[in-house]
Amino acid sequence: MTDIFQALADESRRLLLDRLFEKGGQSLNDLCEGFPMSRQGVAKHLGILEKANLVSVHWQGRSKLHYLNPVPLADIVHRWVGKFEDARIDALTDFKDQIEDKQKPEQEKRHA
Amino acid sequence: MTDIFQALADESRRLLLDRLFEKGGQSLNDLCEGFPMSRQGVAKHLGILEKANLVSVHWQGRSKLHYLNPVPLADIVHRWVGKFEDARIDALTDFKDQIEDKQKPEQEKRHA
DNA sequence: TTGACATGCAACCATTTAGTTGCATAATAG
DNA sequence: CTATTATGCAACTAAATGGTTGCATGTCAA
Repeated sequence: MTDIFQALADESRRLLLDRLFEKGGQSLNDLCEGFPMSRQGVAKHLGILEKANLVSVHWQGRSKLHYLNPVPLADIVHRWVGKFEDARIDALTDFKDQIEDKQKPEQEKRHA
Repeated sequence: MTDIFQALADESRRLLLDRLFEKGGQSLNDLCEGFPMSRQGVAKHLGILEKANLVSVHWQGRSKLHYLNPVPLADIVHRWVGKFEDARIDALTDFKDQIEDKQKPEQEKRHA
């Protein structure tokens, strides 16, 4: 379980999150497509994101499918604005439950 | 203007934000107190936080007073959960205006 | 003006980290 | 079983980063 802040510190990893945000369930090779980096480079980044719990995976045969997990992101803000405007931030963390339901499925419903 | 993600990647900087979250308007020397690092080390971190717009400053005589600016934090979440549950996140960004008013004053009102 | 206090700048060093290449392992297709 | 496809592990290199020390600049008090 690596640090979420450190996981987000790299632009390549943020771009990978962008890709998974656009479309969940992509394999390593999918994510390598058009990415200016070797396959192992991407795999390394995905591993870091995984350990930080920002990406969850789902094996399907010999393919490892990746999904964005936005939940821990809310906690970041919570650290420094929590006491500040708690009532409103609580609205933010509300959708934790909804998100957790969408973890493994095909996820395209996100921008249907 | 350095990267906000990179600014948050270091634990020392996060602790400095914690301190400024607890009490705004602290000088460099104030923040050095009890911090396991040289004064210049702290100054370097504060400089990075400043350039990332997470800390704003206010000169008073020969003292530079530091204040936490939590606004950019909301944008982090917005990047990956924005389209997702926009209505609710909007509630989060609502208090931008309120925060911007509190930039220079003594700020203890925060947890009055 | 002198001295003390508060911050700023720059060079330097040790460690971490992003990326590479090469090889190993596991599962599907024929 | 053999090929191919998809991922995993390890060693290595170049660059970025966190922290240090030393000195410079600017402000307040006497």
